[in-house]
Amino acid sequence: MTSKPHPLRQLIEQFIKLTDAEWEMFPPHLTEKKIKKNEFMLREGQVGRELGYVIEGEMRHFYTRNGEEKTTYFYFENSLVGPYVSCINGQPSLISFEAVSDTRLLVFPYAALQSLYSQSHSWEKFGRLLAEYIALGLEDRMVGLLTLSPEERYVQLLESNKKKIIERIPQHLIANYLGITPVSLSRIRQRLLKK
Amino acid sequence: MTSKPHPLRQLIEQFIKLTDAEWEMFPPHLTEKKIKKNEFMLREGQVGRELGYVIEGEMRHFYTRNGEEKTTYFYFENSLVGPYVSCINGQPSLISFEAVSDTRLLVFPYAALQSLYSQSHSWEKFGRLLAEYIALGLEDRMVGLLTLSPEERYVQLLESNKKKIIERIPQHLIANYLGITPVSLSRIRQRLLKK
DNA sequence: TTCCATCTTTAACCTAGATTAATTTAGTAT
DNA sequence: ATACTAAATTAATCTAGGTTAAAGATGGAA
Repeated sequence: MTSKPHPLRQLIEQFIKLTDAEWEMFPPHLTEKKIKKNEFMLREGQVGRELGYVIEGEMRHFYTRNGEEKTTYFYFENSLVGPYVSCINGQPSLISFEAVSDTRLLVFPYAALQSLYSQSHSWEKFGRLLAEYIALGLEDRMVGLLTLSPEERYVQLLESNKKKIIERIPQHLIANYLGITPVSLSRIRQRLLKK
Repeated sequence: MTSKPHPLRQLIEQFIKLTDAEWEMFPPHLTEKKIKKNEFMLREGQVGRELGYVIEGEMRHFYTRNGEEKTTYFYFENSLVGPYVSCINGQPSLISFEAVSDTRLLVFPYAALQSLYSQSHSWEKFGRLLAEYIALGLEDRMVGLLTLSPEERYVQLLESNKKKIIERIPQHLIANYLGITPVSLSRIRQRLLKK
């Protein structure tokens, strides 16, 4: 009777199968960390050194532009979160990572991941597939911004498999995510009700 | 006296150094292909099988949304072009790839690249770095769409290192790229002149 | 319960960009 | 040159979303 695999391992194995030996390279680098509501994993301007796996909670990341926050992503349990871009390019992050509610993470240094990449072709392949996955997601998001009106983006969000966002994120942050103001989103909802 | 390295090898080696043996795995898969102005490398709905390297010319890619084209990228000499997303996920491409003017390419099957990935850790690493590079570019573009007004996006384009787009791409396609109509771009230019 | 802060809605007004259509300019082919 | 097509500008009108401000709703904390 084998014990249940680590949930993070399960997540990684959605990309690539690992031998036990390969997996075992990873856990020594993991540390549990709690972030309270409205606290930050990383603030804009800091260089990203570590990434995290969400055990439970909600997080978001946002840009600041002349004082205004622009949320571009939400994270829920069982997903990877963190200043991926800053880790890759070594530049100060343009993005802040904040807990929307109390959140528990497993964090690991990006350097540890890089070391796995170089030690093992399998891990390197995981790195490629992860980057490709992220690119597909970004592409999708970009196309939405370019080809849909705010109202259409909201409708698409309602109809998508991203129900968690609708259910668990406050409306003004959803508005932010859609690239509009809370006032505007409220009006859009009003308009849609009348149909 | 060594001969000058292949320009495509130079491009790849901006990501990762290859031994001669590793590089030599690649050229057998390369074929030169000419695409005339307004002809397609791939049309929406087809599954992507091959990628290309632009020797000379200009290309663009665009989405179609209720009959309207939305250009999201331009390609010039010495860059990689093609239905990367479709190659990765095996789904019919949502994107069409068209030559803006007569273009010469070196094309190669995506399967050949995948085979290199699995044969060599170095090539796999190249795959990761390429995907990461693409993700960084998409992130950048997405942030621009989310945080800047059309006018600000145009100004940013003027001031960016993407001069080639301004110099070599017709204005109505630039408008498309900025997510606005040609009429609107013309007005924006007018407005900017008066400052 | 009451109080306070946050979130959401509503209303009035403003503006950048969309739309439609007409005009001018530039490019290309014959 | 001429004629034809595509590209760019200009003008008039319309509208979705922004802005500002005020009023309701919601939810905790004491």
